[in-house]
Order: sequence, then structure tokens, then C-alpha cells
Amino acid sequence: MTETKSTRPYKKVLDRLRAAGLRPTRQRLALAKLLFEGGDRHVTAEILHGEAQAASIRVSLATVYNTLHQFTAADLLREIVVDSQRSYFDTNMSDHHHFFHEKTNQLMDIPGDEIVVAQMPPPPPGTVVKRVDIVVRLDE
Amino acid sequence: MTETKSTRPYKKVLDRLRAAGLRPTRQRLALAKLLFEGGDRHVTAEILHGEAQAASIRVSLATVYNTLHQFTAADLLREIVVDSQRSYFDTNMSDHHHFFHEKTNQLMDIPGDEIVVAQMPPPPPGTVVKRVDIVVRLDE
DNA sequence: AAGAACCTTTTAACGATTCTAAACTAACTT
DNA sequence: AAGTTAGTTTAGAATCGTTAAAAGGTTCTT
Ligand SMILES: [Mn+2]
Ligand SMILES: [Mn+2]
Ligand SMILES: [Zn+2]
Ligand SMILES: [Zn+2]
Repeated sequence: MTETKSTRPYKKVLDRLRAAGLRPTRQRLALAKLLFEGGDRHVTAEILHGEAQAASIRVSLATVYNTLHQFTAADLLREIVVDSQRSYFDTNMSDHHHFFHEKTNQLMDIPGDEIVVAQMPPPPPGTVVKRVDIVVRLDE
Repeated sequence: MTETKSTRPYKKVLDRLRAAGLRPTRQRLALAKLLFEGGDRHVTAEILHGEAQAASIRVSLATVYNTLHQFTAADLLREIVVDSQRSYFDTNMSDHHHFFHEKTNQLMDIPGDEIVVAQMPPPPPGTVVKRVDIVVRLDE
């Protein structure tokens, strides 16, 4: 019923890259497809690289890193810090927070309206708040 | 007036290590002194190792890492995740959150009562909340 | 003082990430 | 269409923070 796949499926991501001022190279198109078609995702460079391999897309790990950072700079992704050893990239750009299951390394979204921060101190003089990140760490 | 330094200054940290069931070795005593005498601190392994060197305490970086993890396991420290490339350890064990200045890598405490989280979704079934970490990222 | 348990050190290894420099390719100009 | 240019990708090496292994040293209990 809800058939969204197509045999000429690059139109959407192509427009997205163009809008971001990024050249639509094979690698960027393929990675963008993996990232942006399939709902909200939280990936590491390794995970995305693995998915590319699995889909027979030849792309180096260095390019995956470059692309993730470029997409982040272009506000197509955001970088989430939950693990002091690995970077996660999030395709969900809406205002939201995260559950992080430390055993499985799974990140889950908490919609922005499900957490209410009623009070917050002002930032120190000479600084401005860039973002407020809430991570609910889970066990068991 | 408020002279807290002494010429026989190991009593306090000694008791602290004993209470935690950790053998009071030279290295642990020295690191505990650096960590716990001087107010609330946020250190990386490198920073603490550097301070030890500066104080002519001979201790290897591996021991600094071991000690930080042992102190954390003994609830003398907590590990803070703000940077996906480096671990910070916090001597402030009270309920609190953090400002993180991304330009300078400085961590500053936000007392627990200055942030009010009014609403929070329940953890997914089969999981339990271990901790809620709020990081206010600062710019400029 | 002796034995056992525990701890520290050095060195090597590790995984994640970044860098380098050459090869390639998309985009622009003619 | 061909040539030019700037931007991109790549393999491989390098770097960084951190951990592991092995060997020797320290502390605790008796
Ligand atoms: Mn990064
Ligand atoms: Mn750790
Ligand atoms: Zn998310
Ligand atoms: Zn703190």
C-alpha cells in the first residue's frame, strides 16, 4: 500500500544535497539515501560504513567520516555525545532528547515535548547557550 | 584564618581510601590528595597526570587511569560524558549537571536545584533509569 | 619474616578518528 | 565536446585516548 521505494530514487536526496550546497557525488547520494530514507536513525561511522558495504556501495571509511561531518555542518545531521569513545550521528533534527541503553549501546529518541525543563540557570557572562542535551541512561 | 593545610596531610584521604576498601598506596594517596583537596574538580587522566608530574609525584599514566576508574567504582568520583573523545572525572558527587564550554573544554557545575525537570517519560519496559545527565553546551 | 594478594610500571596494542598526498570526478568554461 | 578547475575520494599512515599483558614491587595478614 504505502509503496515509497522507486527505481529512480535519488531525486529527494539530490535536492537535499543541492539545497545544502553539497556536490551530489555518488558517495554522498548513497550515504544520504541510507541515512534519510528509513525514518529517524542514530548511526556511528562504522555502522554506516558497514551498511554501505552490505549494499555494495564502495565508499571508504574516511569518506563516511567526512560526509557525516559535512552533513552535520549543513544541518542535515546532529552529533550526539553519549559515549566518550564513539560519535553518534542523528538524522532527527527536531528538538528532542535521548534514552541511552548502556548495555546495548542503543539510542532512542525522547520527543522534545515529553521532557519539560521548567527552570535553568543563565549561561555565564560572555557565553551563549548552543544546545541543551539530556541523556537518560538506562540499565538492565 | 581558615588554614586547612597541614604538614601531616594524609589522614583525611587515608580514611577515605580505607572506607572505600582501597589499599592506600603512595600513588592513590597522592592522586586522592590532588583530587579531593581543593574543592570540586573536573579532570581528565592527562590533566591529573600532568598535575602529579608537576608535584614531583612519580606515577604512570596507566595508574592514573586505573585509579580514576577504581575511584569511580568506589563512588568517590563520577565519570562525565561531554566530549566524544575524552573522559572527564568529577569530584562533585552531589546531584548536579553541567555547563560545557566547547571552545575551552571547561566544565562548570550547575547545582541540582537550579535545573528543574518537570516532566520525563517512563523508561522503556525492562529498563531502569540509571542517571539523567543534562549538559548545557556553551558557545562564544 | 613469609606468603598471599594486590598494585604499579613499562611497553605494546587497540579502536576510533584524522591526515596526507595522489587519483578522480563533478561542474564550469570555452 | 574538450579542457580546466576546484572539490572529492581514496589507501594508507599517523595520531590520540585508552586498555592489556607481563613483570616486578608493595601492602596486608599471620
Ligand atoms: Mn567529530
Ligand atoms: Mn572509562
Ligand atoms: Zn535522536
Ligand atoms: Zn560536576
